[in-house]
Amino acid sequence: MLDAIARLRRFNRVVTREIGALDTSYLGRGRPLGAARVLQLVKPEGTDVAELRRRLDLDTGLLSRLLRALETEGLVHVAADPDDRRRRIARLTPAGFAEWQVYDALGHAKAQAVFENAGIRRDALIEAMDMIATVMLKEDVEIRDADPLDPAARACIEAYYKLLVEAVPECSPDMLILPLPDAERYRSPDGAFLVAWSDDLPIGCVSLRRLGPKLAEVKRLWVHPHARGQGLGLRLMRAIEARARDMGFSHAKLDTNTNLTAAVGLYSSDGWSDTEPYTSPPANVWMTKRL
Amino acid sequence: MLDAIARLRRFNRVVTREIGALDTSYLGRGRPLGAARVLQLVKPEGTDVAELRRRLDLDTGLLSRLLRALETEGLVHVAADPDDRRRRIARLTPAGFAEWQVYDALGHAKAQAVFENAGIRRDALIEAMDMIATVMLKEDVEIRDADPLDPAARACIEAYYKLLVEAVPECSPDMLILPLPDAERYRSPDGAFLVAWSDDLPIGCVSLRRLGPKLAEVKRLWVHPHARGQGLGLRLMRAIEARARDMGFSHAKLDTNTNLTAAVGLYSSDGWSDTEPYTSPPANVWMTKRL
DNA sequence: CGGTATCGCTGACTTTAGTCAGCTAAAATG
DNA sequence: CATTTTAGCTGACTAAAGTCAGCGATACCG
Repeated sequence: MLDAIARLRRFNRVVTREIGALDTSYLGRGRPLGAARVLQLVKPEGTDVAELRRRLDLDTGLLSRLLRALETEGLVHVAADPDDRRRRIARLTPAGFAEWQVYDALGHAKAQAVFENAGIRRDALIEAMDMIATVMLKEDVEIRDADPLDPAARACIEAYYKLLVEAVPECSPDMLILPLPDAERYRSPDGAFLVAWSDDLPIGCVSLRRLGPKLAEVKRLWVHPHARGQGLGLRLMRAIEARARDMGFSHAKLDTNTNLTAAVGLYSSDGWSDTEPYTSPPANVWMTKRL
Repeated sequence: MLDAIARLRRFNRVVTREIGALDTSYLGRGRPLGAARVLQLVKPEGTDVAELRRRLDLDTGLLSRLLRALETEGLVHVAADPDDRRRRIARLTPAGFAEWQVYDALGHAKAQAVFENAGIRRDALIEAMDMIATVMLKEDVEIRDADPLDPAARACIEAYYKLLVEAVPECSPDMLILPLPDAERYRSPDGAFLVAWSDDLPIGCVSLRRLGPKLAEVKRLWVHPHARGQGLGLRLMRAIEARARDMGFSHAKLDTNTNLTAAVGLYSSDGWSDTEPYTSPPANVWMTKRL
């Protein structure tokens, strides 16, 4: 009916209004929106001012003033970063933390109301929101190290195996049980585990482990469905290869399966070439690359 | 990984920022955002001031001033509604229409940029946006009369037949051809066609036609997948039954199919009872109700 | 017809947001 | 060590948004 552009605009209109309502609901605490937003973004363990500025996209003067206002309210305390005394870190006071919790509860209630509106389509709604946020944050994806037993890493691995079981008929659903006895192999100094973050949501991973003195193996490349087709797989591969190089490896191997066409395509277009089998089914493609 | 609430907040954060950027892009036309938003919402054929206020959620004083500013710029002309001279209607002047088109083009370009970010997932993105907007607008769904040949009505009917073909094995895809020779039967005084609107998007329909002097038939109840499970089907049925009553019908009939479980459930829980067959397959359930 | 409600306008005002130049202190650079 | 860069603060300002009481015109209702 409506064309794509009209539908996007409808979305914008509605969400602006809805979020406006959410924003103004933060009023009623006797504090302007700007200050409330800052307060909410200060983490209990402290957040540096530059990050607040970046995330809220505020002028230095404006943020400074907002912080001063919160400080005179006794809600935050701003002090120099001991590592670099030009930088300053904002921390919540106990009173600030209490107020932060109030905002948190308000936001929680608002969110709950949205979900109630969604009724039985709640999960679909959340998926849709994830997708939109992921697309809009496309430029801001960050790849960071993670411990292989970290919850985010576990979530990625779980999603990876789920995908594998779905896409590769030879994989049995038993693989979905995840005690991960080999986590140690993906930790420094013999391995690495990288997670791609879109804001606070993990949307991809890749890992590395030692096969020999100079030989590494890349494993578990996974990209969240919402983030596919946007080059994230390549970015992850580049990152893990660079890491392997830095760790002193000269070559890397990987195994995969022909059913994972996107992955196979990615590898072969990025300098990986076929090599002799070194693992057993369900793997049926083996590749190697000089780093 | 993240819980539902955290994911909704991520969505809010991202969309606020993104939409903020979209808003400020409307600057650079030498006009504050408020005025620009008003200008964009004035339809070429005229929009009454109350509706502008409602849609932008503005104070009467504020909107009045914005309109006056636009008026002194020569972009709009506000005049009394001839039907109720307390109300006022804002209309675009030719210059205003030109400016409106500029904003339209700006928004168009912005939207295009968002779609480009989505890459191959463009359609999924639009669907997701529709869904979110529909859920958020749940309370504001309006049911209005439509002509059965109106594009919105056609789109609903088309979606309805598509659903039918998917859900009912006995339906052949031939049904998707839609010359609708019987449009006349769904027009006053012998019938009616109602469409449910979520903002500008049609998300449901139901229609009525005459079977006898006192007997009507309800046909083509359809609810957009994004709006299901939220009572819209019931609202549509209530509306069409009320309409039938107003038109002087005393009873109504309908036919449906057991595969459409939600529909059958809705009817039987809302006072419809089984009756003898009066149409042929693929219908296999027939119901009636005293109005 | 008179009383009352509704609609939108105006004036006077406050609050919030945003901008910018100039400043200080600390770190980085060479 | 002098110079440059970076981080953030402050003061002075403007623009925009929002609030509220009161007004005039019109419609509605008995």
